[in-house]
Amino acid sequence: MQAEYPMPRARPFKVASFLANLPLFRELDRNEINRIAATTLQIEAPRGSVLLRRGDPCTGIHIIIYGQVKLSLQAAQGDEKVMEILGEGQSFGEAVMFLEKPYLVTAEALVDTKLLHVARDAIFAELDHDPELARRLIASLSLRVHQMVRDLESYTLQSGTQRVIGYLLSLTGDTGTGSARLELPTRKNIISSRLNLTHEHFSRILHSLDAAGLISVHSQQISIADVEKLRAHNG
Amino acid sequence: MQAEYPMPRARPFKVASFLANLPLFRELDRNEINRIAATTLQIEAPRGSVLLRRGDPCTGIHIIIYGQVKLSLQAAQGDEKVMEILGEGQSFGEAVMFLEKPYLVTAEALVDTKLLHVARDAIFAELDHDPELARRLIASLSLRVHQMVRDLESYTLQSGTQRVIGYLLSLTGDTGTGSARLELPTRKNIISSRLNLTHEHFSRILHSLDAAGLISVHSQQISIADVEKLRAHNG
DNA sequence: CCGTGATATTGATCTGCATCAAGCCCTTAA
DNA sequence: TTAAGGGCTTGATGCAGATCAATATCACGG
Repeated sequence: MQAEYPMPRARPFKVASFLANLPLFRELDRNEINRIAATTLQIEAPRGSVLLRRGDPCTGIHIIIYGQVKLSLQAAQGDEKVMEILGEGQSFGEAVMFLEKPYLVTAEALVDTKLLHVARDAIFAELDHDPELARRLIASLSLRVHQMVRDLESYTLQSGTQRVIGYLLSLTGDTGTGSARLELPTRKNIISSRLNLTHEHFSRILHSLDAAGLISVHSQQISIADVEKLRAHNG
Repeated sequence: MQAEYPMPRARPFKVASFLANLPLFRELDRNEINRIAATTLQIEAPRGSVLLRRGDPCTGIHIIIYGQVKLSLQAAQGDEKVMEILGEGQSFGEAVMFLEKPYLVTAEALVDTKLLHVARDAIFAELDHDPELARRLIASLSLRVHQMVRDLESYTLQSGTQRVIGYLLSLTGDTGTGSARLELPTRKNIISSRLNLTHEHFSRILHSLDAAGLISVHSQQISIADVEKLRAHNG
């Protein structure tokens, strides 16, 4: 079924300036931004609410103003596979919007979240006469393809431990040597599903890396003693 | 204007008309097609030759005129994971071309193959003043994202047997009931890797489906007794 | 016609990860 | 303060699919 949107509290000025700072819309001129902003809805999604489900038609793209959203695939008996954990400034729904196909994923707010919904029609209208917007869309879709290839690679030819290490390193920004400190973006069972592991297995991996002296775990806080050594670790 | 081509057997008229019939370029006018065709290279790739490797820079997109190309990810000790098996009229490289990043995949001709290489610059140039081309590119990237989500879904929440069944059904075009007959597009060990299975396991699955009376296998030829029953089969 | 090397099948065994089952440790709310 | 429930850890056991190994089968050049 469709998510029910609360009444949008119209604040066009804020919407327009938020949109104007997104990578997707950054190069648009004032008029274009205003036209797009005019059709934009603000959505309040309390923690745990479902924004959309597999099978729903796509009416536009969603952009997170603040909060956190989980995109997941639903399996037979209630269990799920988390595809992506999205945060502030990130968007979803671009690909399905252009295909006129229903969503494959379910989107759920992991914490109280506020989003914008930019209507399909508004984007299609601007697309006709703005090659820059087209390029931005192409770039964003290309990036998504690229990231999915990398994900696929890690699922198919890395072990669970390697995926966890890769994920921890990606949270540090993947740069640098020496030590690092990071915080898991959400509950461990969400992250384990994102990494295609059971939460039990994820827990064991974290503890074995801890036992090996490579990291130390305190609830959501993880510190990496030696980034290089962790990156080199196999098994 | 369409005089110099590196390949001795260049036949520009054919290139232009081939391009004009691809989904990506179908709506372009004569001049656009000719400008693009002018920068296009024809490539002969004998069976087994590698077109590009992970790490190579991307200079444009490749389109298969005839033949078959395998896109794969390379693992540590020589083993690989086949991502895609492409045939006539299909293309690859769009996403990386827009990202200015090196390829993640390796492309190898599975049989003697002929391709076109359309230069980056030619596409970028047309993009600026042709919103229709932009839309086509967006649609093609969106489709790729969509397909990758479906693949990811099958890898993460289906069993090997279910993946094989899904693959066989997809080869029939997924339509209809009753019986069907199909031919595997290439060697079984390539297909098994595409389905994320060892060739041993793939062989066993095929034979267990055969033993269950759902299909019969003769080398590359497979016939499905009852499409409905196969689709319903689990385990 | 045979030999050599890819491709396939089949069997035996192994293992990474899942599943099932407690118990623990935090919250949040009464 | 306690109770209750969600998240996390830890242990015991199970299984889908990988790995290793031994033939078969086929394609092709000489």
